[in-house]
Amino acid sequence: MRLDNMLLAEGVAGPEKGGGSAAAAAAAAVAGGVNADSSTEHSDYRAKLAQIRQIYHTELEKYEQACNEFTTHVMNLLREQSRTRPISPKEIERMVSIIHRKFSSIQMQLKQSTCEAVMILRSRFLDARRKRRNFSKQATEVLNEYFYSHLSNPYPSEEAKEELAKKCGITVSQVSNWFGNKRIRYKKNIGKFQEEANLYAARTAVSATSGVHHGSQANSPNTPTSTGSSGSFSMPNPNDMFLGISNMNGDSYTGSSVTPNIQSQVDSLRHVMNQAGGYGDGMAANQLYSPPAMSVTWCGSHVGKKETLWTSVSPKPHQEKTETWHMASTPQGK
DNA sequence: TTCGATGATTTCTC
DNA sequence: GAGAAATCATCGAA
Repeated sequence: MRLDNMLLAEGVAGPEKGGGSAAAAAAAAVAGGVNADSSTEHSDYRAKLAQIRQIYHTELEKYEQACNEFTTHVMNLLREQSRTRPISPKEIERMVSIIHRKFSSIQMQLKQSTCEAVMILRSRFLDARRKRRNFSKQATEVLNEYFYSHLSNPYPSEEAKEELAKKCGITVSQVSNWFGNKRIRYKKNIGKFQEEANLYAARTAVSATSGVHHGSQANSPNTPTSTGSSGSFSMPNPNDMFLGISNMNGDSYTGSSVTPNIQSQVDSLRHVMNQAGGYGDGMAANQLYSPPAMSVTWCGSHVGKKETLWTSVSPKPHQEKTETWHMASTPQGK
């Protein structure tokens, strides 16, 4: 019964022969995709499903025919036997029911293998992992730009995710996936990402020092704690930039007063300066910018160590970014 | 064909 | 429910 229901739901069994369009529509709904090539894939899926359906019906007909033929044959035999010995109608009925039972069990096997075939087909065509497509270069640029400009807290808010999704032409969950993967992979192999980080850091630093609202700002949605409508790299006040740079010396920085915008700039500039070989004679590269409130150790110093970046203090990191999110050099917790 | 990169899923923790 | 970590499965360059 369950097999019947399943085959019916998949569009294999039922009155609509050679169709399976309902199943394909369901498949489309399951996939939830908006890809341009999804229709091609679904037509492929439909074709395969129709093939399975056709085979199923052909086999079913064959079994029914064989069942009828065999029943007739047995009945004839019994009739012949009735000449030599008395055969009650009950006995004939019993024989027929035995034959039908046998054939129905064969049919059951057919249904089962058809279900399996449909399942395999579904997983082959509908498993998102199998349909993976790399994001466009531009989308990756946008995401990377956001990531590296928010390196101290790469946790975009829902709004930021939506904005990024819109810009990249992907879904919010894809943005979440991307950031999840990026955080893990960055943390695992900072050295490998160094060059990429430098690239984006330099780019954002240049756009920040130019002091105008363009370029990366346009591509960087606000951080959750950003104030105002400006982007991550906007500088409403040129003094902000000065604040950011002067704080690099570690003189007058107060963690609580830094805004996310400045934080982004600091991230970028710190990176560039680090790359340039340090910021003072007595300072190691990784000590470039380590105000107490930030407890930052820069990427290079993490290479090869089991340390946790973006140590979580609060369950909702982006909500209290300036207070609770550090690139801390605490031992790996998990 | 191989292999690193990468998007998606699963499992677990908080 | 969000995120970390592990893993899977595919892509794409060499």
